[in-house]
Amino acid sequence: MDKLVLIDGNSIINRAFYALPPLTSSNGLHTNAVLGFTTMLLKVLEEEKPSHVLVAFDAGKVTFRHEGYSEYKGGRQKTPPELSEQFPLLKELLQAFSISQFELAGYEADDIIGTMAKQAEEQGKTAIIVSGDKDMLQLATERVSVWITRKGVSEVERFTPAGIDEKYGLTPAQIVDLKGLMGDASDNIPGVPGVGEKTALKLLHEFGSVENVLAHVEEIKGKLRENIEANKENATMSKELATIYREVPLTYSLDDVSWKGYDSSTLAAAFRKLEFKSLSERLNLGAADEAMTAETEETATHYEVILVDGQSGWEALNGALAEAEAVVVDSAGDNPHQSEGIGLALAAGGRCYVVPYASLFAPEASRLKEWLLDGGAQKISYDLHRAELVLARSGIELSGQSFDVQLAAYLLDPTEADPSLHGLLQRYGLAPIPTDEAVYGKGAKFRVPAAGDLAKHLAAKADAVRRLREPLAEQLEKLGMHRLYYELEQPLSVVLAGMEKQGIEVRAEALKELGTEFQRRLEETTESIYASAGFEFNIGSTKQLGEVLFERLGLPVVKKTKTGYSTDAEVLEKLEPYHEIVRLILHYRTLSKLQSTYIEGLLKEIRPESGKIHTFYRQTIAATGRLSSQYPNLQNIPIRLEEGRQIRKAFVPSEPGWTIVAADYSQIELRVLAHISGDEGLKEAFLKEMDIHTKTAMDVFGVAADQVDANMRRQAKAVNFGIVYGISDWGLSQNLNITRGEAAEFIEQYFQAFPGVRRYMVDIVEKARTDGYVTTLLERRRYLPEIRHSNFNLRSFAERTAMNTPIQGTAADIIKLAMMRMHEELTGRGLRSRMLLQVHDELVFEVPEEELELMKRLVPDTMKTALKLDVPLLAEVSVGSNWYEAK
DNA sequence: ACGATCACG
DNA sequence: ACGTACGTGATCGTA
Repeated sequence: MDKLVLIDGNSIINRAFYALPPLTSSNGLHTNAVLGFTTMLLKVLEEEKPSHVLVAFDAGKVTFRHEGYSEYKGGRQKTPPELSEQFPLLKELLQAFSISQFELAGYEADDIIGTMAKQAEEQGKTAIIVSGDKDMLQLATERVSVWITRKGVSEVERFTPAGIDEKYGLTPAQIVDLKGLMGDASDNIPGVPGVGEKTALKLLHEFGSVENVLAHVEEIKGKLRENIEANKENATMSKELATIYREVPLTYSLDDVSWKGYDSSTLAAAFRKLEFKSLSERLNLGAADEAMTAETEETATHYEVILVDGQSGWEALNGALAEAEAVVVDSAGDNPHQSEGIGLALAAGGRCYVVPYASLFAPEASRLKEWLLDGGAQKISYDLHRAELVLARSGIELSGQSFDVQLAAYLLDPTEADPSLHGLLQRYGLAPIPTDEAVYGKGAKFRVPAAGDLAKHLAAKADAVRRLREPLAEQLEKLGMHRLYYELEQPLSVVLAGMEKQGIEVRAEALKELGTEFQRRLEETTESIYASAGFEFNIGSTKQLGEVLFERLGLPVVKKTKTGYSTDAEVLEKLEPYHEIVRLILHYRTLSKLQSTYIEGLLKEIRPESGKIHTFYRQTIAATGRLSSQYPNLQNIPIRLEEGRQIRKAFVPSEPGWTIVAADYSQIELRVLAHISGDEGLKEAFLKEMDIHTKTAMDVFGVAADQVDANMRRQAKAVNFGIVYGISDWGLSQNLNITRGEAAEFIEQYFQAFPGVRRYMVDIVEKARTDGYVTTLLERRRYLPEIRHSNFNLRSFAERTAMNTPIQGTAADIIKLAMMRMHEELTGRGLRSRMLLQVHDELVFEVPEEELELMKRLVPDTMKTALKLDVPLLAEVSVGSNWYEAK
């Protein structure tokens, strides 16, 4: 759906000029109005994500309005030079935003906007008009809303026809009548003397229009009547002046104002010129700015593509290995444990050498393989982790991983929408390369192109990595993330690849047996459901299920989704008392989830040759710094319910006589919270190793330890969860099935008991608002642009994220440190034990008999001491012949 | 391709 | 008044 944003340029820049304190750049230019304008512009762009944007300006001095009324706008002071000098700056900046700007001799901005809005309306599009002038309200319709600035430009009031009715009791068309009666001092529209907004509204509520007021003037009493009678013509003329002309002969159309976003480097340059540092940071343009500076000095990128397909090619490549600047490996498919290699490219000394994957197995490739294996030869790439796995499956080892532009870019902004090389180049203002999709196609259309085209693309990618390395490395340095990258994330990626290559043995037989049982009960339950309903239907279809429950069986509708009835577990639990079928459906859901995701799903992932499952940990996905796991996800294997937990019995050691050792952090997030908030009560609770939920219950309910019953502890536990998630009374009330007021009461009690936590929550949100980002203990960073958003929902979400991310992210930092330490311990001590899995607060190992006693101490000790906090960390270890038993 | 649902921390 | 708990991935049905 197309959405236009139409901005009244003169109005907004004027507002901004008078609202903001004077501000000059180092060369003496005034910039406050441009800054205010830009703030407003970004607000509307971020909030509305328009497809079309236009800024309209008044043109010159004389408009058609002056023809009839020479005093029009006569009362206005001359534009001060401090403002006029900002118009060219603004226009230049709008160009940098790639936003269209129009003006037309003889017309004002609002006429252009009125005309455009009308066109938009006729074409079924929606529009938002932004102005400081309430006259604009006359343009509001169902499709056209109007934003009017309040308090300068920092806030806006959004008007729809309904909103105008609510506030003024008028239709949009009556706005001109309002102006006709009350006038507008700033435009020197006289109106009727003595009639302000209140009187004008009263008159219009009674008579409806200027004309009708004049026609019924004898019904009005006293001084007011005299004033109106004496100013009949003024009123009529004022109404005309206030009427926006909507038939401006525009020579451009809506298509001419379409907007596809701005180019980061262009905008970065414009901001730099204006010295808008905070805006640049807010949009995270710092890197683009730097990169661009570097790029212009370095001039354009030139390299020669060499497709290695013969003796001379290999010789050239071998000779260039010593000066390699980047190497990339492409493969087909998302799962690196299955995808086929496509080719390898090496950027070195102004050349890019491209080796089709099959050629890696030619005898001539031996020197290249030695180089790949050489830990002393630094590898700079994009997604080294994936490359290592792909190569490993072909028997080619990779060492010397030194810099990964994907991983670096993730640390610089973990929420970046497009982490592809193409996207990174764009973000850092470097010369673009084609997307993988453009070269390979996607989905069923995936094709490896002919050698020449493939070489070109791989070469471009290697060169792109070469160009990205320095700006990214510099930015890591600048943001204080040097150690996080080089000492933790980069080496961790190699450890992860090792764990994935190792894999974990999963007994297919055990899964199949369990699956047979699930299948039997699934069929049984299906029959019962059909019998209970009286007919058959697809239970897995939420659409059909909704119809059955809420239409045919007449159960009450608890909640709706945007596509129909909600039938999730929360809803079904509420419906259980009404009909026996509900319980059966819940049971069916549980079983079918287990069967399809965990029995059939996992069976498909067991490699027949080894009997193992090799997951793929993704290090650049989660915004908080956590890992994620794919193909399959081994971080969500059932545990909470006994029937699902059985699945874990299939996860076994891969060597006879070995044992599974699992260790998990106890309450790591609340311990992190105790540390970063510094709350004395919380710290003391952990120093004394109290049961934290019981302790919370004691403080929230104001009772002694022995008076805390199971229900109080359960509620306190939910409060603790809420605190970690970024508390809201609504969220807590949902979780505990209590009223919002009761939840608010719990939260208040909690904060009184743990005032340091309240201080943390307030401070971190404030800090996020000031800085635009939050950080973890290890300086991992997450930007929260929406924390300044005017939309309540988006802003609230950002605030909760500001509270949660330092907690969850620091916990992620800690277990990553522990993993590095464990890896060092295992290799350093020459142990045979292997680290296999990470599940956010848990590490799973397989351990030979003779190392069992050592590992039972070493793993929890290493985890506990991974990072020193003001409270102790606790890790609990357990042992078993499979993952189920190690609990 | 996307929403709904549900598995985990 | 606003209406969501934080972070993920896999599967299924439907558009």
